[in-house]
Amino acid sequence: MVTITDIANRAGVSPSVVSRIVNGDKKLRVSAATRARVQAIIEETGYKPNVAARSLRSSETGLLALVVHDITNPVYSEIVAGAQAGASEFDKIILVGEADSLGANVSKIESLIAGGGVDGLILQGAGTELDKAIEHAVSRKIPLVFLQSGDINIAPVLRMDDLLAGKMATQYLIDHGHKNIGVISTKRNLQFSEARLDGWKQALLEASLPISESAIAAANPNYESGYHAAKELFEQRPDITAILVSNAMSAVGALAYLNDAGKRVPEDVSVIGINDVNLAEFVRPALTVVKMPLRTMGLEAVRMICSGKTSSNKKLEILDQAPLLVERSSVSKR
Amino acid sequence: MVTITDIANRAGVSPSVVSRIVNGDKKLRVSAATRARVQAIIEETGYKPNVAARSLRSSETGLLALVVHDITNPVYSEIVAGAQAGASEFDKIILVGEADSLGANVSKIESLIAGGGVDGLILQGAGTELDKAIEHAVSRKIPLVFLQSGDINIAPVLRMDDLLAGKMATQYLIDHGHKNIGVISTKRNLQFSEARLDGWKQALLEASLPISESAIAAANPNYESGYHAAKELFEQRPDITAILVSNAMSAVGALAYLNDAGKRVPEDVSVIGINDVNLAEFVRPALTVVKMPLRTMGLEAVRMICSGKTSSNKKLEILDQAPLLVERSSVSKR
DNA sequence: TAGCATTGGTAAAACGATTGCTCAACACTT
DNA sequence: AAGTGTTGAGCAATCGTTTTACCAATGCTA
Repeated sequence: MVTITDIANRAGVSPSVVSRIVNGDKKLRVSAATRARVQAIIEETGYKPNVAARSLRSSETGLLALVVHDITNPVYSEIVAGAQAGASEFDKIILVGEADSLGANVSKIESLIAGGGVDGLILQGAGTELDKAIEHAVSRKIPLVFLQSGDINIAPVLRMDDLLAGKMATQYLIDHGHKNIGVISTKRNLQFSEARLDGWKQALLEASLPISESAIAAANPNYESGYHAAKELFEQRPDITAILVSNAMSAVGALAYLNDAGKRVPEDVSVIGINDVNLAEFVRPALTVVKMPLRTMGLEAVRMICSGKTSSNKKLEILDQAPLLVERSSVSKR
Repeated sequence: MVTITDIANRAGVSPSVVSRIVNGDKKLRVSAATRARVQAIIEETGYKPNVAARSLRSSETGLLALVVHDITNPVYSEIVAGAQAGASEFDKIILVGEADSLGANVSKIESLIAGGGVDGLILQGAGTELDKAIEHAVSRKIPLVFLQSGDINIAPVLRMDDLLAGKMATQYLIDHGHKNIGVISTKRNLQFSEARLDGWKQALLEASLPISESAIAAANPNYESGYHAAKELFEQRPDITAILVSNAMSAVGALAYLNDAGKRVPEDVSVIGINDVNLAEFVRPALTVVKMPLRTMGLEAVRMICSGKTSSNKKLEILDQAPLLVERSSVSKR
């Protein structure tokens, strides 16, 4: 455990000098000779500053917490990947936490935040589990950003253009000649989910197509729930020829149901999803989707936090980057 | 920023007392009255100990680093999930790092480890990128476990029964009447991958079936690579009626290739994979696989680290939990 | 009632790095 | 030669906890 004092002693200087060299401090001028000598010793001993001591003194930890609901959902992996890219711009590390409704980890995450263990906090689709953590973050003035949904009075909420996404997807189905268009929305009544549903409605409205409640199903953002929602929807409305599924995993589930039910995709039923994940490309037929800028969202969240835009900027921020329609094989002309 | 001294002052006691109460120390006896008073103040103020100060003093951070290659690969998600379950047993938090070959994060991870920022380190399929980090961990005596492959002279290596898995899968194909059985192995020459390939060979040997080099292809553990490996394999050996794919993502890729090439699965070609991930269940036909105890591996790694079994136990540890054959729809009788 | 153990607590030294302040030495300017 | 600036560096306080050592008061035993 070589410390800064060890280095200082071996170099015959004071710890301050070593510290300034390590941190590249401008204030303190250090002679080229001393610098070289110290740096050589640092190299030789493999000295690295103790992170606890450093963050105790400077109250910066170099850690950013990103809390998601379900780490196994590929959608979140994309957000994480984006956040990690952003983190490396600012020399930070992303700490990925998972806060399911059970909340086993929640109390640890809470302590970490309340104890100043992180420099910033990114919450994806925050539910009530994390209310205490949020409270702590606010009172400690730890920069905080919500992703996709959250309370705008507490911190900025970063969203993608979900309304447009819902509209684009639906419009695409309409353009392909579909008239009976169903939707599998995402449960939990989250803000982004509502927006996507609104997009569906708007597109139908503008095309003067009927909007019927019976064409709306809802699913949690996972495979099984998508499967069952599709089952219910088609048992009730066998006339539907195309569906919009508002999240990626449910879309894959819906696809599987249709396959199992003997309906061919896209010959009998067309399917379009929102959110692109690798998975959408891997299933057969490959899923046509509206690709959301998930990666960018993760990236941007980190940037907001690290550049101090979170305190001034308490508002809903919609990412510039527009959704992108990715055509694959699950939609056909009617 | 309420500190332990604040609490102590308000309660009219010394910080030591507060510390002992917070940490449930047995050594120091504290009267019920004092305890109640202090605890009430803690509640009221929402005091949480500063993690930096605490870890500076106690040299424990409560963080465990788990470094994987590709966080978007669902296989790793499973390991992470298991590790998180283990972590909550020991009041720790899992810090998931990603160390791709580019290694942007690597230097941060290194500093974190070298600086005593974590209590333990779990490395999955460690390549050379992390050699420095490993060195630091060793010299700092930070508990270290390798997953799936690593240098046994440095730290324990936790493996699943990969040989058995390869054998079981191949045997299953043999039992279904297949005689021309190909394999898509996993590249990078990793230990676990070799073992699975050996399992394939053993099963064929025991069944007196020929082992030909031309029936062996190799793929990186991702979709694209699996797709191409399958393409090459079948262009070279159209007589093959069944393949074993030694990792999950490649199996899905292989499935997609077969579909695109107009070969029906399982009517024309049977496919069995190793490693179960949600994905295997989601594709059509659903993939028959040998399910590996990935979750358990993550869990066990954490347990080894937190119970101090890493220093004494430098050996290859194969998980008790055996692979499990999960029958779905991608294999048929011949 | 002296001696000793127990109870309930305090004081202060770490832990390792950062940083504001001070200061000596030297170089210029006037 | 005095004054002023600059360069190179050291001192010591500080961040918030934990923990060892110590102590006063009380109770108990012989």
